[in-house]
Amino acid sequence: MSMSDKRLRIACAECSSRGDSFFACLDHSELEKLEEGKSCIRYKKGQTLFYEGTRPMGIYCINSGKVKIYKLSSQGKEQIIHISKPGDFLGYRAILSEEFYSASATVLEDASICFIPKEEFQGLLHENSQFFNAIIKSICHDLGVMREKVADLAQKSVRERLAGSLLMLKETYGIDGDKSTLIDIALSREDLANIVGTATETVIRLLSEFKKDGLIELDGKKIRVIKPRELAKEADFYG
Amino acid sequence: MSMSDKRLRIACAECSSRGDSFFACLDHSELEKLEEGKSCIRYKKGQTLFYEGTRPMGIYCINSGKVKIYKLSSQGKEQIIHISKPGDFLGYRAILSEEFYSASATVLEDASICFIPKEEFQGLLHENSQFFNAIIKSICHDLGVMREKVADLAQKSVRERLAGSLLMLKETYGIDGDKSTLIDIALSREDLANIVGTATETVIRLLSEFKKDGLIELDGKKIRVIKPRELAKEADFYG
DNA sequence: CGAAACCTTGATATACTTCAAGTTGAGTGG
DNA sequence: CCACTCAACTTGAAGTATATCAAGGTTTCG
Repeated sequence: MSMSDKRLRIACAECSSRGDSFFACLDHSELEKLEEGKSCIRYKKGQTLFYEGTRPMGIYCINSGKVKIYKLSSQGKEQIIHISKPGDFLGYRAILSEEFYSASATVLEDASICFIPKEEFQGLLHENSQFFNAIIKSICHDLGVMREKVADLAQKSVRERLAGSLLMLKETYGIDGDKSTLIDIALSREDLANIVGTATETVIRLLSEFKKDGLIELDGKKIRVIKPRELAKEADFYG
Repeated sequence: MSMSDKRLRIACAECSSRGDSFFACLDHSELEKLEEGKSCIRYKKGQTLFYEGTRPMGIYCINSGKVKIYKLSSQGKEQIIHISKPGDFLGYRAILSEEFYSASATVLEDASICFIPKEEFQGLLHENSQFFNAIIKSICHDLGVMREKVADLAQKSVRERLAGSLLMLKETYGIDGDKSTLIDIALSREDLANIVGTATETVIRLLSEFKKDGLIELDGKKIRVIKPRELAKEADFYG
């Protein structure tokens, strides 16, 4: 597939994900101006948007698909920090702190993603304080979320963390069905282990325990949550 | 000791910690205006500035002393997120994200700390963009630091994390001496365990191993780093 | 000086990792 | 469409880092 095949024309003004994004507060002229420097590309599963330690050149805005943000250890083991979905922005942290990327980003599910050059992004920050404030607020919120994650990793068992991660995934990617909620995201057991911070085998064993106890159902790779309340108990401390 | 005994008059303009702080970029009139709403109090070791889950009323600026920022698990176990020193600001994350405090803050070493009401802080943010940018940059940097911490907790052994924490403490609180660097901060073994994310006994055992291997010296509670390079090897992966 | 908090060491328990081997599933080309 | 292949998944067995429990020693401080 040639480069031109992957190129897309996605106008922010018509983007179905814009309402959920930082761009929700942009006016018509701001949206039009964005189109100039913007480029949109279709990515296949497994493709990497950027690597930890490299210089950020702009921000990425997810139109469709899902992207994992992760750090690699010196052993090559992956720790997934976050999973981004349509409407999410990537890469602004590094631009605002004037640092290199602190994590890598790889596509989990085929995606359409727009790239906005650094200069345009910074211009918008200056011109639209509502946009700026939304970004700031989100970063400060994320910092709180990361503190929570640090405490969980230090204090909770793998079992508790897996239960917690399943509930988190259910909140974000859940599709309610009859008597159960499907976690609709293409995660391998290894990915799930890299979210929880454990070994793949451990995830598999614990999932089958949760299944045995009737908390979840396993539908191939996909997971259905049957008893979220019970799962929440598992996620807490020896509750 | 009555309240009035603890009250202090510390002018930001004369504060020895200002040069290292976000207030370094404030001009004379901005500093004068700050004095109005400001209040400065002397805190003893063990006193708590604010609790996780409560509403932030303003920001704290450390003139002298040290403060631990931590989260408590449902079991009451503490995870120390950060240790703040003179010149550091506390509490602005929660104000910017319009959330409750995500962690608690307790004094580790007797401290003089100024409180600046939320409104004055927000006023400054609007008036002085250099100040605002410094805050934003710091928060974005911290987010990167927390990601690193998450990856370390998920991927490194306790031994590696302890070595890493000792080096981090050495960087921030180290006083170079002849052939060794003293980590000059009043940390109990339990505090150190709560930084590393492990049990107190494990810290003690690992410290005595590091001592046996000549990497550190134990001077009562105080720790001296003798071989930082070797310690850095321990901090990395099975290196 | 005495009590309390902190530190240290030892013994035991276990959650989790790692290694190994077998099974299933998805994608590809003949 | 089937067979081949590689990756992903699963289960088992064994090893280990670390937590937990217990008890004695030491420092700190009112």
